[in-house]
Amino acid sequence: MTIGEVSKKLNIPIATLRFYDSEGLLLNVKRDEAGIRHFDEANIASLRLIECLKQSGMQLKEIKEFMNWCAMGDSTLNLRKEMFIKQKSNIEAKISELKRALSLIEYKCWYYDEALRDGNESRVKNMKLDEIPEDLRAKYCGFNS
Amino acid sequence: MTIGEVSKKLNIPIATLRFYDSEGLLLNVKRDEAGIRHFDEANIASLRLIECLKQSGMQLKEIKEFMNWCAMGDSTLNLRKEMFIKQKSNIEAKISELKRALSLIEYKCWYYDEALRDGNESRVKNMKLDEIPEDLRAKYCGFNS
DNA sequence: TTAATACCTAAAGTTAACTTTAGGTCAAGA
DNA sequence: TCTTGACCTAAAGTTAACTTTAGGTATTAA
Repeated sequence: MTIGEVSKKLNIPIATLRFYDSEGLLLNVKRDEAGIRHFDEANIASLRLIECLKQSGMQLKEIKEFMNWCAMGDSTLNLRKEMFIKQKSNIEAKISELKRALSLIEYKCWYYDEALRDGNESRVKNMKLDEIPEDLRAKYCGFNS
Repeated sequence: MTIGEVSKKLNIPIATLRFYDSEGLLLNVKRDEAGIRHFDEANIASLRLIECLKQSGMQLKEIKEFMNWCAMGDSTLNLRKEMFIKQKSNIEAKISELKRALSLIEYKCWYYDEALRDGNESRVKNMKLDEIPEDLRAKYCGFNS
């Protein structure tokens, strides 16, 4: 596949694909006599993995390091395993942070529902903690509005 | 509270607090005759909210816009509500992306467990889809290693 | 009295991950 | 033949969210 085809298939800008290649994230991208890149299935699989790891919050330099470890063979199996174990707990931590944030935002949604029902903020703004519905109380962060 | 006290209490660098103030994220931070900032409880609550919104992926300029809406009173209630509704679905989307990534990473952890047990990658690398344990199969992305 | 501390500003520097620009090759269609 | 479109490189530019630096004031401890 040419770079344009890969770009369309994976929905990644051409310039980004070239950038990843130049940064060493893609190993073994073949070139023809004219210097034009030809991506194979392994390259596509790498790109899918890169997208996923980036998604999960890994930096490109770590992903590159991982790709190099892959190229080095069995001697780096442990390093790779440790990387994924660490990344697993990174993601788990992120998910729980997001859940905490979500909970605050759900409180805010309720707050503005009430305010709009009243036509103004004053009642809900001055509400005491024990007037807030029980399931939202924990989500309150001290900031009114 | 002085800037140093707030920095310690919330674990935010002093320079970052000044930066937020200068960017207009903190409304009504009082100054004494010497020009020194004095943060009150409302400022602290703003900072907690800012941390949480940032966490959830909002940009500082959006947070600033929200703070300005708050200062404008009841006429902006709807804008604020819409912002939170949108942000709620942003977070939900992020959480499911992360769960998808987590699932791939769990497959990788299993993959390297197997490889390390064998001492090399070859068996697990050449495994066919139906040889992968059922609960991990969906997590496979096509990239070996 | 001097030296350390905590505060201040304005402005320049940093980092990651792209994105854009400028200039060039090469093959195919009108 | 000419121009359009897909590819190439090297290098400069962009954006967000800080962080660092340089230079200055004001209070307090020795």
